Amino acid sequence: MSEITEVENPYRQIERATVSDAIVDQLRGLVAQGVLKPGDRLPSERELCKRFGVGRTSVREALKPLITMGLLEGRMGSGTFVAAETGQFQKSLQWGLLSDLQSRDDLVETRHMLETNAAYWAAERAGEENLAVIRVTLNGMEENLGHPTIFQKFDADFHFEIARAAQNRMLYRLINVIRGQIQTWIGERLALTPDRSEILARTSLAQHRDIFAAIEAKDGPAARAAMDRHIQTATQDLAK
Amino acid sequence: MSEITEVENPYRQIERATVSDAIVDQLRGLVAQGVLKPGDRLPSERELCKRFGVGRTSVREALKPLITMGLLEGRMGSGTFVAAETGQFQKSLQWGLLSDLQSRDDLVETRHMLETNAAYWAAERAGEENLAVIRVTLNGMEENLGHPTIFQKFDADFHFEIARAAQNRMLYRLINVIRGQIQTWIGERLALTPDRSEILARTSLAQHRDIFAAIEAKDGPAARAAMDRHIQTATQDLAK
DNA sequence: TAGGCCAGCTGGTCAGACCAATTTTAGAAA
DNA sequence: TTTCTAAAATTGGTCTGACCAGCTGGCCTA
Repeated sequence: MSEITEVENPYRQIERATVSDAIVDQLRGLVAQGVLKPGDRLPSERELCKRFGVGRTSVREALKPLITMGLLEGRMGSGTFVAAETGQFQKSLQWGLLSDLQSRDDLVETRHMLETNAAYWAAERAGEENLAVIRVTLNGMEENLGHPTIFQKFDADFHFEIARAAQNRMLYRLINVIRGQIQTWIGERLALTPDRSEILARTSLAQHRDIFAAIEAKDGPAARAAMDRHIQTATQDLAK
Repeated sequence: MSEITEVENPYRQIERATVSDAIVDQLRGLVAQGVLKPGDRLPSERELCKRFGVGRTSVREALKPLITMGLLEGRMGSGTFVAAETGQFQKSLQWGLLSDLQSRDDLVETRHMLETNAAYWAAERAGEENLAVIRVTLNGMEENLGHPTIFQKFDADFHFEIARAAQNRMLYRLINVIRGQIQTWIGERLALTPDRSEILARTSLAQHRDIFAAIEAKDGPAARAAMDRHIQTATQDLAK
């Protein structure tokens, strides 16, 4: 039966049949290579038609998916632009992970996994510059214990910076998208119980300090444990 | 400064400015609700034009992103179909996670995180039917120690079934897409060192048995540890 | 009955026109 | 000269109608 191993499919995938897909690949490549940078304006559709030597339909059908995916951004009357880097993956990940989300538990659980691991790796790899930025977010939280909206902003930044310090782009993107979703819930929650917010903020700040201390000490397991406690607390507050 | 908290944006997001986006939402909803099931054929583009009361351009610009995203599948001359469920998220996740992947380490590391957690949760939640399916994949591996391609198939299924048993759809999808990528590397690897494959397979099988034993015993930490060892071994084999 | 051929579907592409938002420009007013 | 405004040019969004290229199914021959 070892013939089966020989059946290494000799049939190569049919190459790009459609014009628009070819354009998609080309544009995607230009953005990936950095020829087109975030904020850059693409040539107008009519111009692209001439350059690619195709009809406007094909150009537009290539741009459309890239826009939907969040890689580009179309502004009527003004042009098509390369989206900011953070937004480039956000949308496609939202599509894949959140579009038909049925269970909040899945999301909370996944978040727990992502953030505890991020804390662990951040402790292992954070450089001085990472620590400095995280410190800033801690100060920001401390100075805004009474201002839920601002506090929450620094809170979010704290977690983002830890994710960045973990030096894993994939992990960073995943945390980005999932936290974006959770953020909206937090917003609703805060609006409901504004009186308790300062108490929650104090607890939260203390836990953030624990996490940071562990990261600063380059103690991965401790950082993971501290983040674990924090997420559990936060989840419970959110659920109540 | 507490006014800032009052600045709860009173501006609602502008409703769908573009026609095609509205159609995208509608079609996405129909698929999500199950009105359109995988494999179903959509009405022809001309027909959709009449039903939505819009031009064909708009219909096509709505279908295009959904096709690129993997939710639909266009077959020239035959029609547009709803894609198989597993493929629906695969593509959009690939876009978001793998499209500009620069470092294999990121992927290997993320995989490690996902699979160890999947093993843990599988141990906590796997039902009898989950265990039965996993058992089948173990037998499949045992019977095909000398047939790398088939062995690898059962190997992959083993991990997929554990991911399924973890009962977290988000985790399942992530493992799906990342493993899909890694699978290609494994394929290249096997082609290079066919002689050692049976030795590797025996080691692999033993480790899989450990993992399964822990899951069967509903011992989460043990399952995580066993998966940890397995992934580390597999990663090293792959790296050499 | 078996095989092949053709008409009529389908999606893919093109061209040209018009709309609506935006930017640019040119002219009028200060 | 400067400033403000209104028209013109530019850009993405939509519509129409036409044609091409695959696919399907049924009819028709051998």
